Amino acid sequence: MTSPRTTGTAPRSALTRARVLESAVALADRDGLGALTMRSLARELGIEAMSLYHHVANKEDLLDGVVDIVAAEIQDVVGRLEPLADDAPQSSWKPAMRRQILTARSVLLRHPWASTVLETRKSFSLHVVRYYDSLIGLMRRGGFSYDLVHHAMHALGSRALGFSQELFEPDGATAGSAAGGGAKEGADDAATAMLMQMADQVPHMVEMLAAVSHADADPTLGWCDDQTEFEFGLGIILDGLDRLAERERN
Amino acid sequence: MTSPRTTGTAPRSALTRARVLESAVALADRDGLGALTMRSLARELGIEAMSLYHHVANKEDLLDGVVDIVAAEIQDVVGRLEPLADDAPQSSWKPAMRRQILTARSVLLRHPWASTVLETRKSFSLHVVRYYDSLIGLMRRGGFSYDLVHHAMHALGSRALGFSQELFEPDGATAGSAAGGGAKEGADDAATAMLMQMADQVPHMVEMLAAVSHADADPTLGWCDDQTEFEFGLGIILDGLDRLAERERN
DNA sequence: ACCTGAACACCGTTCAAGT
DNA sequence: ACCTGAACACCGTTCAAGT
Repeated sequence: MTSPRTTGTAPRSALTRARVLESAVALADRDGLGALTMRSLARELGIEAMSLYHHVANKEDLLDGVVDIVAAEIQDVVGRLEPLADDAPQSSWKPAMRRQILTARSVLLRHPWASTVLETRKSFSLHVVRYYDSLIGLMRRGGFSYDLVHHAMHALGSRALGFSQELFEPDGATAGSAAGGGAKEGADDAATAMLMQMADQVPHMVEMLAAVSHADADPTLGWCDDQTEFEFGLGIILDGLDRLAERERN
Repeated sequence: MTSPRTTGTAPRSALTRARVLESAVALADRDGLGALTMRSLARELGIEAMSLYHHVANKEDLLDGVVDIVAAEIQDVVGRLEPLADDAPQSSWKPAMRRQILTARSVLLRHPWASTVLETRKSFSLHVVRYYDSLIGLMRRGGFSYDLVHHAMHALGSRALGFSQELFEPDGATAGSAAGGGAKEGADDAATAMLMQMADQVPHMVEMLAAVSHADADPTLGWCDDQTEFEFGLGIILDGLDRLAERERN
């Protein structure tokens, strides 16, 4: 729409929707999702809060746009992966899919707030759908029926995008709450202590905790390696789907 | 702490933490999570908003208490299931776990807002942990090492409690937003139409949509049976875990 | 000990007014 | 067309005051 008008010098850094959204991503990256308000975003851009409404309809629209940017980043990185060879065997759907999902995950790890926003969207981003489409394509290459593909997408759920909700927050993803600040440190220790205190009520849990936090001196809740656990869960689902696809073929 | 004081008639319906929390659950059930504010809850109880702070520390504490109530309900229902017989074979861990998780799910379906609140807790409910403990116990009965149990809990993630985040909201879980009201109806149709419009960009997606929404006349996005999909995904994970446990035994 | 009312520091957003 | 300032209707929460 920007017709070649006779502008002298371009109005230095005119506010655009793209600039607003990029700034919002940067702000969330830096200060966390809680810090992303219309007012703070405006301050970041050196304008008044109300000016934002000329580029986004409202905050929901802002968040829609912000996930779209992250999804575009995912698509970009995934697009750089070398595609499956034309003569690749059907079985290669699995490593290809694993690689693609872990690549998407690597992007989301750079935007820790994004998964929360993704979960709460009710409209969907074009880039997200295109990413899904590529996953579907991979499974088709693997010989999946569309019915199985459909089930598979549901079974993967958020894992398709590279995240899974943790049972207990590892603490630290949420930065920025400058207010209290004292409630966080030692939260893990407190949690462990709490579990120990009610050892009789959750005996298996306590035993598991002791068994898994191997010989290390500190039996904290920090023994979970997120990446390892994610890949474990993903592996189980991909293996299960592979078996079902094989059954379909015969 | 309520010592047997010489009270004439008990101060009719004194406000207690329990009554506050129960009222909060009822309010969220009726009007949705967005409607649960300190002010609206107070109005519901016929008191002033500030009076709530004598029974809960703040809103976070209120939400902690509210999930605890739901978790207690889960534990209650699960506790009524008949336990595994002493001589049950190791393999029976799987149907037992499936039954327990689906039972938990049935409770969460009665409190559609609860999963959102559960996800955002950073402290954990005693009742949730006790529920997890029983799952761990079942897997131990199945011969799992604690290491495998630990991986399993991560692999299940929120599925252990009976929910999984949907890729696209089925619309309708979020009641109460009395404001606009016009954005919802036809959202599915709009979504489908949007997908159709960009059919060239997401060809597999569109084909899947056409293939899965069988001969039925309306190719809407409403073809997903949440319960079926949940059980499918759960089945894949349980099967995968079973196989790994078997491998451990040999 | 429990409850209250006014007030504070935030939100997202509407609206009439500026250029 | 784009940006602004004041204002509105909400939040959660603090505080001093009531009984």
